[in-house]
Amino acid sequence: MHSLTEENYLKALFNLANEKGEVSPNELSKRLAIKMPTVNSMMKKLADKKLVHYESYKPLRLSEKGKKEAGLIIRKHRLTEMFLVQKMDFGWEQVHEIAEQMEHLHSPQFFEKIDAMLGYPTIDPHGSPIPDKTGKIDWKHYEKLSDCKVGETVKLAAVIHTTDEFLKFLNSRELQLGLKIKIKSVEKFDGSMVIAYNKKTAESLSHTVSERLLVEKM
Amino acid sequence: MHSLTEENYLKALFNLANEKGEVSPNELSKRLAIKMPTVNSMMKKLADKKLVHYESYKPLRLSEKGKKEAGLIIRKHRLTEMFLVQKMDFGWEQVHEIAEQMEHLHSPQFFEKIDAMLGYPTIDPHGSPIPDKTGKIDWKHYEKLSDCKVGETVKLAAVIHTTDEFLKFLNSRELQLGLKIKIKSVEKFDGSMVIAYNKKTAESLSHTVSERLLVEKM
DNA sequence: ATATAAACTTAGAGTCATCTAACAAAATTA
DNA sequence: TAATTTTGTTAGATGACTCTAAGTTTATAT
Repeated sequence: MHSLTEENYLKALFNLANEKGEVSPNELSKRLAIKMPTVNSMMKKLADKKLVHYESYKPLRLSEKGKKEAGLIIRKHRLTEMFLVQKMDFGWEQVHEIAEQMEHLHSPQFFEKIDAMLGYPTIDPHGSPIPDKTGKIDWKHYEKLSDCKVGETVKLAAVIHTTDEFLKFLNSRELQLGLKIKIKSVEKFDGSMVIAYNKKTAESLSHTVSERLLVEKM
Repeated sequence: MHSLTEENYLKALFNLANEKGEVSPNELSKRLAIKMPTVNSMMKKLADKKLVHYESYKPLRLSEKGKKEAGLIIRKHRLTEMFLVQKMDFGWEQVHEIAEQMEHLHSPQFFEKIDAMLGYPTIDPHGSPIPDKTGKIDWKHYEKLSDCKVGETVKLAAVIHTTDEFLKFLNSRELQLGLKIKIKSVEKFDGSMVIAYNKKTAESLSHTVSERLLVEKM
């Protein structure tokens, strides 16, 4: 069994790899707010445990075993988030903190029960895929809204880099998953977009926002 | 904020004090399965934090602050147990392990939500009182079934020293909280009892069992 | 291509929670 | 009450995880 600390390293490695491809010790250090030498020695420890492939001055890579462990932790995190939103009536901006703690619970029965109560969901409240029981993720390749063209109609499928502020901003604009969005225009200068949805006919979104919204073409 | 380790010491002190009155380092050591010198130094640390009154060769006592902290942890434990039984359909023998982990979650909102969903319960699934938001317990003084006399009719109110085996045994005899029990006879020799409840007219209980069942007179 | 900056590693130290070994006090028993 | 056992304390070591300081390698910029 892995310590809470090790679990956090694995999860951070997994998430960084999915966001950026390769993971450097430096990025991992920043993500975890832990100094580089500490990260370094932990990488050697995880390498001893065959969870990480480590070579000096090379990017870090999770082993298959490491990916599975990390995937299972993220599975617990995302199942928990879904449970909190669907069964306990929390807002999608409230659940991350709690799930961050609950993902470390060791109780297969608990998470199986949650999974069943939710009807075996495949995405969490932010649209992120929930890894299966083997830790594998089904990577639907959504597009960024910022990559879509004027005139297209798309469905909001997921939200990435979800901070509390960002989610509250989305709430304030009534931007929810499943929403049908039409792209009215794109400003060349700064990449901002004007879109229509619900009863709104001309809402403006900055590029910073539109590249964090993942959509499905309709 | 206290470490997980400190929380476990506080909880153990609180429970032992309620079970036996005074708490010796030796008992605490056994309860936590941690060697005496370790317990000893932790007591000094908790004393520095004003959570425990510590004097060499004297029994250990929680300070008011320590009692409150401990009560709040036990509150989280018991609320969680109730939630697992009532809202997630776990058996009363399954919930201890999970609650043991969830009691360390730091999320007031989470436990307030649970509390509300349960309708602000005052007892957990085993009949133990749930401390209030200030950590205080309302000590109803139930009687042990083993202290009752032949002919009395009582209501099963709580179960103490609840191990997995014991709870499964109670399940197998259909002994549930709220049950009306009539005492038919008591065997002087070993203190065993014959009782009637539900459709059973002559079930025998050993003293070991009857002193772990708390009842209310009717 | 060399100098500088950034990233990475190594070495050594500190804290927390644990242990064992040895000693001291209190309780028990003869 | 004296001897023995049990309980409690002190001292010192260990492992996990963190840090800072200093040195090394790779990347960047002149």
